Amino acid sequence: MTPEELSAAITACLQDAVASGELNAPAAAIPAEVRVERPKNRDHGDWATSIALQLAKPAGLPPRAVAGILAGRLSDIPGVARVEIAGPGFLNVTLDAAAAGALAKVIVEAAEAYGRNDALAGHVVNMEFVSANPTGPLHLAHTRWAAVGDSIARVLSASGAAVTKEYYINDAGSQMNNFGASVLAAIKGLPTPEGGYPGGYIDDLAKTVLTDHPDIRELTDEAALPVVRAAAYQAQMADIRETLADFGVEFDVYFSEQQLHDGAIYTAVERLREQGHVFDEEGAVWLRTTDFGDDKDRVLIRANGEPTYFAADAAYYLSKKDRGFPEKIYLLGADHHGYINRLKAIAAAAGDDPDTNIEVLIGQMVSVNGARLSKRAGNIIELRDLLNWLGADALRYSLGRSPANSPMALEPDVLKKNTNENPVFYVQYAHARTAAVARNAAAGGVDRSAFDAGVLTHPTESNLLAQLGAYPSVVADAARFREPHRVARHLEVIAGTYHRWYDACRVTPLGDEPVTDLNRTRLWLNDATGQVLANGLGLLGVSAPERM
RNA sequence: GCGUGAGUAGCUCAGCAGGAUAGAGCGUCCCUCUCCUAAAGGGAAGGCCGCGGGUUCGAAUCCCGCCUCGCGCACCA
Repeated sequence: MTPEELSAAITACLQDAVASGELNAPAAAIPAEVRVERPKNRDHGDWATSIALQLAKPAGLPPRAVAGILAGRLSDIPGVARVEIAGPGFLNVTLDAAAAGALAKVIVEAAEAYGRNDALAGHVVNMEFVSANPTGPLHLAHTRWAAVGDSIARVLSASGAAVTKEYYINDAGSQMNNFGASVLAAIKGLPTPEGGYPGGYIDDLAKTVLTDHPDIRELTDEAALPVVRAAAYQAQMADIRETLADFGVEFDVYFSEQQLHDGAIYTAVERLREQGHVFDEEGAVWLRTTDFGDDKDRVLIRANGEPTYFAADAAYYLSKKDRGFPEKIYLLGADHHGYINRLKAIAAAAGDDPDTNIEVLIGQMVSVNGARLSKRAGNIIELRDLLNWLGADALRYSLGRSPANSPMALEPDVLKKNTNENPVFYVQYAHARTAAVARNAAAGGVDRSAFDAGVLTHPTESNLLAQLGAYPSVVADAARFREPHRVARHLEVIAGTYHRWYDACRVTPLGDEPVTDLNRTRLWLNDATGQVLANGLGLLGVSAPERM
């Protein structure tokens, strides 16, 4: 029995108690779903609910009396061995071993599908993240957004949403000219121009461009700049895409800002004007974002006729809307949190609901060994170097296991360790161990030809089954709250629970002992655990090794 | 000043749609392998959950105020 099934059964008991008139409470007080929790203390049963405490006041009864009304019905649920009323009115449910253990077979048979759910079925989402400027390589901050954004997309998909992963390329504006001019200067052996981009990668791009355009030096600067700019841009984007691919991140759409400048921006401004939120002042065209909670109104078209970056944002938002995405998620860095209100204002001005059609997630910065990284400090670390140094698994896992909106410290030395101290190792090791146990079982003549859930009676087996059973709801919560770190943390719990089970319960019998159905049934549990660990690691974009 | 994120064990951090005795890893101190991965596991010690109010059967969690730290407040991109 899964926690969801138990929850549904308890909900039915509650509805029955209300329908029978035994429990009188206003309909509004009756939850659509009664949540069950795994108690920390084993004396409190396998699953517990505080529903009686919540209903006591609306029902006008002492909590323990409400619990008493429900307890009898709960006892009749098939698979429930015992129901106890504890403390102020908790209902503690103990399952019989066969009902709890059946889950192992369910998981093995569901395989990759275990954990997938339909909590977000029908949601069509545009998930934008990374969107790093194409004027240089990806660095550590982008790395976090890449890891978190991709995992958010994966848990959303696992929960039934239709997700499109999108990268917005800021390839318009003066920065691209500065970028092109920097590469051109490098080609000519000149110093970095004023406002240009320094760095060794510029020299590398110069070499690449020179290889493809050997005659470039013979052109005038005016003629060469557009060629160099375009070629360097292509090379840089290729590098970004390749690096992301090596990081396990693939985008469905790379959206170029430049394409908005052919008219879409002006069309967007006119559409917003028709909605009544645009005005002209001091020669510029403004969006009245203050109507929607922004601090000040924002300029769309400057007095000199040039559109602002914000105007492109507006056109881009409308593009997402026109392309059929009711839900638009933006994952931005902490230095962009001031953009939340104006992005929401765009949504509202476009006639959308800023509470449901747009969602702006803010990710905090990453420090390395306690040091903050910044361009000014000159200690930027590139994603490519991080990959070479630590590997994609350690990077993705460590960046994915913390909530994106809390600052985190990366400790490279720890990530190279093969001990409990390194969480990615801990979880991957547990998976590898399930594989090793399965290999030994095969060699020892243990197979899955029998399954008798009733024999899984050891406390560590009950714990392991409970944690495996909680996995689908963890995935659903991770999707609902856009917090994939919940999956990582739960995998760590499963890994620990598995290691304890492994120490207490053998799958393959010792020496000359015969193979029994207990051994065979435990193999199902072992394989179920490996499956859940692999599924969870997959959501985080981390591999599940068979051996370590 | 305004906005925004953070403050939980010695360290790095979970927990925050309110629940029973506050969690993990590391570090410290004990303990467990002739047999599936000891790359693991068990136990001990270690907490005014930043401070002060409030809400209620119950607050680390929700509300208000304050303190400290990070980040941001362009007709830049």
